[in-house]
Amino acid sequence: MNLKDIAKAAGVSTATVSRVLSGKDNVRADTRKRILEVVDRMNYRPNRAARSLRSRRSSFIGLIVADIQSPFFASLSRGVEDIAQKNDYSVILCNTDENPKKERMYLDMMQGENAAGVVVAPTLRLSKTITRSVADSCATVVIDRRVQGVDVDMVLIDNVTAAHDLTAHMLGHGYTRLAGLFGESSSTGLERRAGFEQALQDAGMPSDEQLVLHLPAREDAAHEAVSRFLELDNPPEAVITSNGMLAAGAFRALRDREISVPEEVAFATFDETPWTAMIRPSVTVVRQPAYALGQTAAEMLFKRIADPERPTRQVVLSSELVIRQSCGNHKE
Amino acid sequence: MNLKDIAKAAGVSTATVSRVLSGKDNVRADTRKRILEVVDRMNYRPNRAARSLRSRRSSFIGLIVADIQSPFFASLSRGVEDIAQKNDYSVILCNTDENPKKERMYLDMMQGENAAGVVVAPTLRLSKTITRSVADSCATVVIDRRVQGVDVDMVLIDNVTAAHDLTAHMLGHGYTRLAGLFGESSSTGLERRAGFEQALQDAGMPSDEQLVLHLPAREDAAHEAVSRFLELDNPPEAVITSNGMLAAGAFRALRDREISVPEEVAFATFDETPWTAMIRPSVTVVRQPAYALGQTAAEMLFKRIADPERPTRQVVLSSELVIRQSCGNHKE
DNA sequence: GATTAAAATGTAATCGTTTTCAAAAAATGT
DNA sequence: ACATTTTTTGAAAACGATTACATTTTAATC
Repeated sequence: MNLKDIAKAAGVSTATVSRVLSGKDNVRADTRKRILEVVDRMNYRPNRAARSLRSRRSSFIGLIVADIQSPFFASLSRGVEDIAQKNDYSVILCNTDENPKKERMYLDMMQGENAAGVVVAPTLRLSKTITRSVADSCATVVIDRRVQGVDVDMVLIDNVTAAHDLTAHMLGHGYTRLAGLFGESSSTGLERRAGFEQALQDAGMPSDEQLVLHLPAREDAAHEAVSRFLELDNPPEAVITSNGMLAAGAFRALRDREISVPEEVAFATFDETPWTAMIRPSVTVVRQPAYALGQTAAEMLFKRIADPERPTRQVVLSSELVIRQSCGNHKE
Repeated sequence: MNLKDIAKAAGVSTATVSRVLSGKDNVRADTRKRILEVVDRMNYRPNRAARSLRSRRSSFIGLIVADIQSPFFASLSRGVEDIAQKNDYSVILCNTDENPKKERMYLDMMQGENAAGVVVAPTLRLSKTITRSVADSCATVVIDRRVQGVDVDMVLIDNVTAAHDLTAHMLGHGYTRLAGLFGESSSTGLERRAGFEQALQDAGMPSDEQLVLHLPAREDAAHEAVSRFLELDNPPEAVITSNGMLAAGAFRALRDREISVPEEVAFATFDETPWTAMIRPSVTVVRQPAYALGQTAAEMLFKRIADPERPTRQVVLSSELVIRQSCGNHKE
């Protein structure tokens, strides 16, 4: 069943039916009603492929993230999906596993398959060239992670400040020897590190190169790193991690050695995950507005789709420092 | 740039280029090579909309789950996505929030937009009629949850047995008064309840109606229910929950009242989540093969797409009882 | 009521592929 | 070398919507 059938049944031309169905132009109220009745009665659904072929715009957007299994990206993706659904778009989910090749492949695919737009949390290695090329051929919003030197819509949190505040809070508790574990494949890792260093510097505290590491976002990497820290002659008094994966590994390492937190080693991390509030001691975190990040990105994307010429903008959402037990403040 | 351009550049007809690009028919090796060179040189990518319009098959599949934020569905979806990617398909992610209306809307959409297939974890309310109609018009695999009386591919775990074994394990520790919290909107909740009851019956144990509830899969629902249990004159000696959401609420309720687990009340649940192994006491769980479930479903889907006539089958994957501290066994 | 402007509708071309059918070329058999 | 089969290619018709343009209908104005 197609447009023609509907047109025939309603006694009008395909053009009119099309106009009604895509909510365009002016159609007389009674013909519109008549057509809608027929459409409803025959339970007709337009063929998206045909529609997208002729109109040169599709009704899906791509969402490219490292791994949907990370709670952060899961919430973010819900934000994107909910807004997309409101706008009658579908979202295609792509997991890159931080692998630039996969990322590039997916980006190519979105371009090739005429996605209406892409929301992407890029790896560090994503070059401006490819970003430019993608952004030129389909609406693009960069989310969570920054991409340098390209004029493109972005929605981010202020990682430097958040890391600075978290670190300063730690220092406020009197810890002086801080270890920091940061992601290696994202701009967020870099920025959080910068905030960390900045806070130490502000406090006139030296940073020990040995205790500051950039790691792949995997539990085992953090577990191993913290285990090694604990074997040092002068182990750190506090550990900060830059994302939920590293946090899990780090926390396990502390527990495996039966280190009491925060008494022997204090702990805090970026990312609220299901266990940070559940565990004892509860873990101080920088809670990121993951869902809102996704919503905002999707909203911006649809604005850009509607008007490709609008000036690009960068939106920075604020994150929240949630102080719990693991950094020494027992108020909860 | 389109097929015609490529054809012209290669000095052949569009038909031949099409044949090469869709890997069909016989094309002489040297013309194929020549065409591929041109395609590569001009960096051409076929238009999927046109392709899908003409050939009446698309290159995406739908994945319909309750909520991607649940770790179970997140893993499952990774399984689906990884297999889809291997087969050059994209996956469209749909969250129903257990809302039958949304579910139906998405199912309709997949049908209407000519998805090549759908993997769906249906709500209880999903009728056979709609399932039948969807399965007739696009390849369908039902996952995790059963849908009654319809001849369709399914991949499941044996919920009855798993719940039976978990419950029996509890009983083996000497607890006699067991509470059970089950999901209300899925067949899994029903089946797990059945296994629970069965185990009690096998042990000649009465089941207290008051302690067996079907709840929406939300933390607060379980929190409230367990809080009420604890106010009873004869509170349960053990609590079992049917999914990760309920588990979180139940566990919090126990902790809020400073109930010691497992001494005062033992605890166990379906679903391995990030905190079950992290927390102390660690939580005994039925670990479901979520990723494998997704993989298997996707593989079955592609087989069905390839051959719509093949007999339907039901695959049951086994789950694993992971015994930890929360049910009284301190071996870990 | 005639004239004109505006709104509603229709006709037919078009989007970029795949696919059918027929023709040409190559391979095979005698 | 010719007839026959098989393989490779091309021309042109789909697929099902949108849309530019032409036409008809309605409304507005005098």
